[in-house]
Amino acid sequence: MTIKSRRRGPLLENAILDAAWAELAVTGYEGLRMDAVAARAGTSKTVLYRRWPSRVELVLASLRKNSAAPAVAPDEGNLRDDVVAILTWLSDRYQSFPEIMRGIMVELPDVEGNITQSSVHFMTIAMDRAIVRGEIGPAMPSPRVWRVAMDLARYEMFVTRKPLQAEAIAELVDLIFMPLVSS
Amino acid sequence: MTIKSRRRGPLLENAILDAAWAELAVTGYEGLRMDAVAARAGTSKTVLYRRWPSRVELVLASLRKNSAAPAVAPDEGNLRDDVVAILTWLSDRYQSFPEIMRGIMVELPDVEGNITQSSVHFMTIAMDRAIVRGEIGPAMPSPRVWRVAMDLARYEMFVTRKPLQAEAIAELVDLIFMPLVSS
DNA sequence: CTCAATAAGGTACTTCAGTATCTTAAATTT
DNA sequence: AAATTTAAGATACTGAAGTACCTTATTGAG
Repeated sequence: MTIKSRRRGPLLENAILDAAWAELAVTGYEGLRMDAVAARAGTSKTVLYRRWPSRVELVLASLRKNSAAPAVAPDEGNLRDDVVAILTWLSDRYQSFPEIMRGIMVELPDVEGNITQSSVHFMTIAMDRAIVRGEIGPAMPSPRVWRVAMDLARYEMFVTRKPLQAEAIAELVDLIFMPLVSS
Repeated sequence: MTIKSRRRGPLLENAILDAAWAELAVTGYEGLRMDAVAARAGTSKTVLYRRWPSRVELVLASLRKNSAAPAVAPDEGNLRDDVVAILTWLSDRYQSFPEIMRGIMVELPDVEGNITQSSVHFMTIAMDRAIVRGEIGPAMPSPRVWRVAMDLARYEMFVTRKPLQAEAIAELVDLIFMPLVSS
């Protein structure tokens, strides 16, 4: 009783991405097996590798499909709380898929282009707003300065393999980020 | 003409660590094959795994044997230059074995215990000296603050997969570290 | 010196990412 | 509607980490 129908194109692609997502929920990133994804999607590994060159790329595609970044930057009315909100979002996102994010950071050549985009975008918006409000001086500080909280947050999550606690976020913002941008 | 002699204990162990070091020089971390190390050491994989539970542990042991941290903390006479020296050392060390350090960061559960020790040690010495000199206030700042330059340096090397340029080090120190500890 | 305990060396195995190759269904072209 | 092109699906393979298990050289205790 072989079913002879063959899905193609986006239909098949979506089925695979959903299968990967379901597998991720069960096994996490480390435990994800390409064979298992193929089996769940009712296809074979060959088909996966025709679309994505590696496991991490497939996982990333699945993540993109299933967990989009929020459309708008947080707007709490002041820079400090905007940055807390950005880091909290970052950490929550990481909380949901800590292994996935770690795997992507590790295996993808271009972390900057694949992982940091949204938070960089949100940070620049928050900084612009703060400048307009007059909260900080009129000149945009060096990227190293305005990225500092994000980068430290990501480093800490990477090393500890855990999401950030609220106190950690508060310390990053109040002991490091705010003093630097306010000076 | 089989040689029947069997090395044991430290003699064998050193031979393996040296073989691993030689392989690393040829292949880098990613390319290092356990079989190749075993072959070069004139033994077999089983013996390696009896001593080290994984490739990364063997590599780390080899790194420890072959590339010790400097015995004394840099002492440039002022905090700024001490921190530049520490970061420069960190980056040079990374320059020699970028892949190795990355592999260790990725695969070892305890980065803090295995990678950051020396630089943490040097940083606390530099901070203590600065306090004694009166360069900064008498209270030791939060670890998050005095670790900031090191952590950012390591994050940047991890993401870019390259050692830090001198300007990057200067920026980390002059735009971030010094303003925070001097305030 | 003999014998038991330890650990070295060898071989074969398992697992999984990624590749190669072939067959055939489905879409496309004429 | 037949021919051609595209890509899905199946199966088998390669390469490497790590494991299992067995044989035997070396150590060292009596």
